[in-house]
Amino acid sequence: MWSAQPTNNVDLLLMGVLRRGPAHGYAIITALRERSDGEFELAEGTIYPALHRLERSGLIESALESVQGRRRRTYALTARGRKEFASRRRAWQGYVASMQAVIA
Amino acid sequence: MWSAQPTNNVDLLLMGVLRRGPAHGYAIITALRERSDGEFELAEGTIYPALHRLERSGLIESALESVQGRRRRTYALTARGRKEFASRRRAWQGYVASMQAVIA
DNA sequence: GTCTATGCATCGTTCGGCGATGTGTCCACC
DNA sequence: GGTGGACACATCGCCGAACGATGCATAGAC
Repeated sequence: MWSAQPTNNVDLLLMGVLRRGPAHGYAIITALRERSDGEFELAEGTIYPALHRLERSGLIESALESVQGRRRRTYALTARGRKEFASRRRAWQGYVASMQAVIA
Repeated sequence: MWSAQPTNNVDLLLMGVLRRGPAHGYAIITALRERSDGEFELAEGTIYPALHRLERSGLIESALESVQGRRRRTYALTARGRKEFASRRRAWQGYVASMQAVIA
């Protein structure tokens, strides 16, 4: 049952990228842009806080590494995150279906 | 191009109902519930402000009437609203497609 | 006389998105 | 040696949406 919006599309997108393998923030932004054919252009002020949020809730975990002198924090889905992603994706599909039923 | 969310799903839903004919607030809530097979349960605190918003921006217009001693404000899509609905629905479909591309 | 459905409105909290801004590295080019 | 742009992360602060709570009013049922 929905009240207006499914819980957090941004989280779903981030998990959608990480499900294909670990990635760091900046790379996620790029991946999002590319996979969506240029449609998604998420601001840094959007995704970094979102990543922190997801990590706090245990759906992803991170490791700090250093590549060519540059710091980066690489994120990966946890087991719980993987399950949660599957569940939220199902929810999203349901949401889309309900949406279609109203606006189609 | 998206930044996280399409502009206002709630508006799209409301217009989606009104496109089938004028309706008043309470009836819209009911229609939403029924058309979505019980999935949408929008709070009054969500839809009344949203209707006011839509009216302020000229996408819908309202008339006060009295039915069996009860006041009700009936809303209808304006011509601009109809165009806007079509346009936002297209945008929504695009958004869904991009979403799928990332999470599918 | 109370409860439920119908009907509308608004206030206040909460939370997410995101623009702006700051910090730092590496590399190319002039 | 300076500048500019890609890479990389973090945080602050504003704005606006969602919505629970609340208040008000009528009609009809029990």
